[in-house]
Amino acid sequence: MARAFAERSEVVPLLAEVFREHGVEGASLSLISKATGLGKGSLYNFFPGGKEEMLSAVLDDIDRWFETSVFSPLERATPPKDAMQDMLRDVDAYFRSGGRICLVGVIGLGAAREPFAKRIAQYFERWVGALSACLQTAGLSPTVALSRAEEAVAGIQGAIVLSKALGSAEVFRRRLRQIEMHLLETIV
Amino acid sequence: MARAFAERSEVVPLLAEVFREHGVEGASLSLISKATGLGKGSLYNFFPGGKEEMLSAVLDDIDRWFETSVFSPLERATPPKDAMQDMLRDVDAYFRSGGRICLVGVIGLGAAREPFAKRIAQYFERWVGALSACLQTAGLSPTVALSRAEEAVAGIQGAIVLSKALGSAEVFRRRLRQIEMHLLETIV
DNA sequence: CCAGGATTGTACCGATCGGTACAAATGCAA
DNA sequence: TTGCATTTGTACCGATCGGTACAATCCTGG
Repeated sequence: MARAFAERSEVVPLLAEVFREHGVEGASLSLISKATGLGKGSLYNFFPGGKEEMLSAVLDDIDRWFETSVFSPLERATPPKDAMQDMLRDVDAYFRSGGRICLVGVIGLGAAREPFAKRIAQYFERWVGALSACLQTAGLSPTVALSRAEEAVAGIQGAIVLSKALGSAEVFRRRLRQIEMHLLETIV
Repeated sequence: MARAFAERSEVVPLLAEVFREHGVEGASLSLISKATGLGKGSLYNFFPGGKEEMLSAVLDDIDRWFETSVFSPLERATPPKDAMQDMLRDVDAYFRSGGRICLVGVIGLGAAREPFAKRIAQYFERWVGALSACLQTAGLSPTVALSRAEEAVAGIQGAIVLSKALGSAEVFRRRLRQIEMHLLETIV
């Protein structure tokens, strides 16, 4: 069996960046080809399903990262305060203080949502659920915990929109600090 | 002079809906033509600058609506509590409880941002500024007022993202109620 | 070293993109 | 009614879209 010059898995992050920078519709195959250094032949060899399969692979990759780096630690909640602070630190790094957009969020806003609607919903449900579980571990009631978790996740998404629109990383960090305060103010 | 069958101004809201539903890149001229009932000839007669001028006209329309219905009443602030509650009611109606996206926000997230970056920034600066002024009228310090205003506007944008992704208008309304509480809790 | 399958670049496909040209249709002033 | 500028539908433009075909190339098992 022949060996691939580039593993499929090491192409996916490059794809993700193209989708982020040019949008799902705007990421043409020629752009993708240029960004990855792979010809159409290779791309369709790795992803026979074309652009949709590429995007699907990117979403898989994102899911995996959030699962291990964000959701799972939140549920472990050891201790809740540290888990939530770690989450916000990782989120700040991941979204480059607002310089990087949330691909899942923008796909959810767009018209190309339908094939991925279920997974997009699950991503946010998972995030809200994990954070809510962490808050419950910290002693909050299920109702209050859910509300706080929703508030925080929506706040992060809004911080991305606002900081991107204003071109200000400072806005993003300021919002994240606020969210941290709100999350921590009633626990421990 | 000949009269137009449709005034340019009455086409703009239809354009806005096409851009919202299909995205800026996805709104092809054929879709626009179908949605407005106007042929290419008429469209380029109304908007000689093509798609970019259409989008610019849509942004003008949005600006005008927010200026008169949201920003200006907030600055009037009579009284602050009512002004903010009115804003949230109008915002809920305008965004159809999350069923409608914020075109300015999504353009700001996308790659087609550049020609409109300045106006997008101004839109959010104006919103945050007006709300901040209202909060100051209510007695908050400039620093706190600005922080609260940013929090609320980001919260609204995040509520759109989250509710759209989850397909839940209830999430949007719940978030809006929370934002209302936060805005009002320390005044009067 | 060689056979044979995996991988690759490239040419090409029909469709559609945004935009232009222009002649027919239209509506108003005189 | 007639003259004329405006408005409109339609045909067409080159470019690019996502995707396919396929021959050349590469790599590895034997």
